[in-house]
Amino acid sequence: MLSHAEENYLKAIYNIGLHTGKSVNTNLIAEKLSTKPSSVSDMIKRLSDKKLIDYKKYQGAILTSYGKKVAVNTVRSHRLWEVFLVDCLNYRWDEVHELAEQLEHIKSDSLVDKLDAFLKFPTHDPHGDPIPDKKGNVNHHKNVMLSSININESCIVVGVKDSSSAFLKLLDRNSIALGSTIKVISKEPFDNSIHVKMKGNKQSFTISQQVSNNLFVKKI
Amino acid sequence: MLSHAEENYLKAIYNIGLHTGKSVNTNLIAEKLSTKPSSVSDMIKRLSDKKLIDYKKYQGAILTSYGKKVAVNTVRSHRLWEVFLVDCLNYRWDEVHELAEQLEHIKSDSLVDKLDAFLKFPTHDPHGDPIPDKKGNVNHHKNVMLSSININESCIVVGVKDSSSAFLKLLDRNSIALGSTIKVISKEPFDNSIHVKMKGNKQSFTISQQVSNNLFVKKI
DNA sequence: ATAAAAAGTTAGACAAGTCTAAAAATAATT
DNA sequence: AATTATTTTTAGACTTGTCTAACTTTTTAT
Ligand SMILES: [Mn+2]
Ligand SMILES: [Mn+2]
Ligand SMILES: [Mn+2]
Ligand SMILES: [Mn+2]
Repeated sequence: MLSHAEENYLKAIYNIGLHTGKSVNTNLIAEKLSTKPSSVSDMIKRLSDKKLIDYKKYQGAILTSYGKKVAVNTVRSHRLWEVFLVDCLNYRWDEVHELAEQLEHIKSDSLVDKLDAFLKFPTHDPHGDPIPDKKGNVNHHKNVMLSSININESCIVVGVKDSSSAFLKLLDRNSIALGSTIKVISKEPFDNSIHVKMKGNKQSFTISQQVSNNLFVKKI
Repeated sequence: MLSHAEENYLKAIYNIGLHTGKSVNTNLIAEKLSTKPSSVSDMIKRLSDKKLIDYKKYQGAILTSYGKKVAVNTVRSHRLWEVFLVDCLNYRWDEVHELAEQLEHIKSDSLVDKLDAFLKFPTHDPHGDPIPDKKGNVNHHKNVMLSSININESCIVVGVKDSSSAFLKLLDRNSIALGSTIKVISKEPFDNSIHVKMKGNKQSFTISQQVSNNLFVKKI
């Protein structure tokens, strides 16, 4: 039975290594978990002893298939709880992350699957992130960001890269939600900001590069 | 912010001291928490330092009003989660205790109240135990046990004293549930077992003293 | 009242997880 | 290739919570 801390480390390694595929830096893990590199070194040794990661000194960490399984299950649990919190308990999408961070660690053979069934097997969490199925299969994002959409093209918002409360509240203020249709009107070369218009809305407005780089979209 | 362990100790002290009102023994706490008396001594000192209990060496522990508040909140959380697990996730009443034991410790200002509202403000958990309200008020059991019911009298099952899986499964096998109406047919002086008949059931059967001492009932 | 039993506490050890400060290895520059 | 700079690891300390073994206090029985 793994501890909260161990699961958090595995999840961090999973999330960092997801798109690179390479071994994961000590410093990156420390940053992601708001801890110190020395703590990460300690933990990495323990995880390696438990065959959850492959690790050679100074060479970073890679999840074993066992470690990956644990990480994906934790992600599944996290995202299902987020759905529960938003859909059932009426939390907003910017409030659920910290709570799910705790709930994901509840230990049970059956809880997550029962929750999944209760929620009618949702495919995505409130931030548009895909929910792994019981077997651990995940349909990852296609990684098309709003910043890559050409002028005069339209797209639908399908996810957020950054799930921080600050970012989500900014989206709320601009009425940008999952499913929103956005048309790119123009681009500003100086700061890479873009001018956009929401479907069903006369007024257009400006979005910074930091924002457009954190919105997953699907071309129409 | 209190730890899981601290909350568990406070809950144990609360539950033990509930009906006696007196200060609570070290050994009793240790037994309740499946730990050693020396560990309890250690923890009791910490809880006393934090003004959660009043404690003098060798004299046992009593909750302060602050400690009681924490304990009642934890009990509230525990019982609401049990309702959720049974009503929403379709767990049986003998499966939920260990899970609620974990869920009760999730830290949030709003979670328990939101859960309460989602569940439509239930008054009792799946074992018939009263759920404290937001302010900490509890309607305790009247403490009438099946063993105290006279011959030829009938009563309704309103709660179980022992929530162990073994006991609850025994009740299931005998079709005894919350709300069941039981008539006492006869009593056996030798072992204090009683002969009972369920309403709507021709056949009568025998119940041991251990069982009748663990069923809260309401006289009809 | 004294001795024995029970209950409760302390001392010392351990594991998990974290930290700071110092040392070692690797990577980047000149 | 040698020197910095960066990254990573170790050493040692600390906290929480637990344990065993030994000791002290309180209670019970003689
Ligand atoms: Mn977490
Ligand atoms: Mn999410
Ligand atoms: Mn608990
Ligand atoms: Mn219960």
